[in-house]
Amino acid sequence: MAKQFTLGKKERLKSRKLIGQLFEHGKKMVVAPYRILYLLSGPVEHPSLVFGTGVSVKNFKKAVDRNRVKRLTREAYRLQKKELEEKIKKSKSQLSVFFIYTGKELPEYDEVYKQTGTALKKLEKLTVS
RNA sequence: GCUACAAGCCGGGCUAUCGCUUUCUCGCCUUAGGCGGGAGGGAGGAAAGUCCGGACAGCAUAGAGCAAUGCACCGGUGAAGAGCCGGGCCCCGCUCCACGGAUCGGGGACAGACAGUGCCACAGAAAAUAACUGUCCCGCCUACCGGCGGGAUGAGGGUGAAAAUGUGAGGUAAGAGCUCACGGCUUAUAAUGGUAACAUUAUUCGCGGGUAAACCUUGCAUGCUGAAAUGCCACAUAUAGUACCGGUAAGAGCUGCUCGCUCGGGUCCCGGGUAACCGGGUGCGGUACGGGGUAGGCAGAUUGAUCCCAACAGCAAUGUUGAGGACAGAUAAAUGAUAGUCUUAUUCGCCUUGCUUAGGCUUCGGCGGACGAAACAAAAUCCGGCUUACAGGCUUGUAGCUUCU
RNA sequence: GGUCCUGUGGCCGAGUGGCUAGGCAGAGCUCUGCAAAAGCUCCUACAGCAGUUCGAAUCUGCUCGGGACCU
Repeated sequence: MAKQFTLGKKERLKSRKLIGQLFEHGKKMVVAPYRILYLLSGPVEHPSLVFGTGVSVKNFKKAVDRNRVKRLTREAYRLQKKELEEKIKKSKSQLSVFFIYTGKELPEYDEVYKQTGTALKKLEKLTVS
C-alpha cells in the first residue's frame, strides 16, 4: 500500500525554469495571509502536482523565522493536498502551485492549517472544472 | 546559606503517529529505472557579523623602480595573523605608607615630532622665527611728572588644554642655567642583571609645547581574483551586427604607473624581385561592445593544521606520544508537525519549624495544584581566531552580610 | 556565498577637527472684514558605543539600520 501524506522531491517545485514560467505566466489569488500562484498546463503524459513555498526577507529578517513559516506551510499542505492531487491525475494535467506568505507575524499552526485548506478547495474549483 | 563580580562549562531527555534528507541493504516489477520494507547518520556555541588569517582553485609570473595597502615595545607560540601566552614600559583606581614608593585590580594601535611640511578655534603680548609691553644704563630736552634717541636684557606680563627645566643661593646697572647645590627630563658611553624589551649605578652632552587614529619618514610584509572560483558531461545554438587594428606593427598580458619583458607575424590570388621581401585584394585573426542558447547533472564537497581522554615537556599559549571513540551534507535549499510525559526554573495554597505581646514575617522540610522547555539563534567549500547576541542551570575563585560550632 | 557604498530635525539636503547652513512642512504673532501671499519668531538633529585629540558630525575600531553590484 502506497503512502498517503508524502511530500518527496518529485512533489516539490525544484526546477528554476518551471518557477520562472510560473512567476511569468501563472495566475494569482489571495487567501488571507497567503498569495498563491498557480499554473495549469494541458494534458500531459505524467500528470503531477508540484508545490513550493516562500517567505519574504523583508517581513522576516531572521532565517529561523522564515524556515519556521515554510515548514508549517509545507506540513499543512502535505496533510491536505490528497483530494486535489487525485483530481489532477484524473484530468491528466499538470499543476504547479506556489504559496507566498505575506503576513508579518509568526503564525500558529492551526491558522496555517485552516487557510491552506480553504486555499486548496478554491484551487480545486478553479482548475478542475 | 544568601548577594555581587570574574573565569570556565552546559544550554533539554523519552514515547507514539504522520513526514523530510542522506548512506547501506533486502524484496518485487519488463531494461533505463520505479515501487515497497529494514538498519544507521542528520545544525551551533555562537552555525551570525564578514573584522583578520590561511587551506584550496583559476589566471599571471625574466626582472627592477615608484606608487598603493597593511602592520609597528620584547620574547615565545603556531600553517598564518591586527590571534593567543609570558615579560617590559606608561596610564587609571583601591589599599598601605616612613609620602620616596609598594601590593592588588583594570586599561593601552606602545617606532619616529633635532628629516621636512601643515594645523593649534576662543582667550592671551605671544601658539613657537620673532615682535609688543616691561626692567636697567647713557645722552639730550624739561621747573617737575615725563618725552625723544642710542644701548643692554630675555626674568615678570591676570589668558589658555598647552607658555621655553622646578626650588633655593650666588651674581649684576638691571637681569638671565650666567654660575653653584638638590631635583626632573633627555643624548651618548661604560659596568652589572636579563635571550631581549628594559632596569639599576656611574660619567657625560644638553634642556625651544602638542598633534603622526594630519601629510609624512624608517623598518617589515603583500601578484590579482574568490567556490556565483574552477574542471568535465548532457541539452541547446548563430556568433548576425557595430567600432578599432593588423609589415613603421596594432593589440593583449604581467601590477595601478614607468622601464623592460612575454604572447602575437594566418590563408589564397595578382603584380614586382634570383631570393629575403615590397604593394594591392580576398578573407582571416585580435580586442571591445553587442546578439543567441542553456540554467540540468557530476567533481570541487565534506576525515581535517579536527575534537574528546591520558601521560610527558613547558610559568603559560602550545607541543610530543599513546589508546579507543566521534564527526551533517541540503541546493526554491533537509533535521519538522501534532499529542503525551519526565525532571529544571517560576508561582499559589496547606502543614511543620523559627522569630514576635499580637498583627504578621520567614529559614528548612513535606504534601497538593497551576504553568511546562520557553533565551540568542539555522550550516551553504572547509578550517584557525576576533567581535557581537543569549532564558536558565552547574563548577571554581574573590569580596560583603548572616547563622552555627 | 562574495564585493562595496551609505546614515545630519517630520521630509530634502550643505558642512576643509573649533557655536550644525539652507529649503519644504508644523506652531504662534503681525498684516486683513476674513483668507492667501509676505514678514518676524519658535520647534525638532549629527544611528549607537568606545578610542585618538585640549576639542570629533568630521579621524580610527566595533555594533545597528538602509541600499547597490557580481551568476
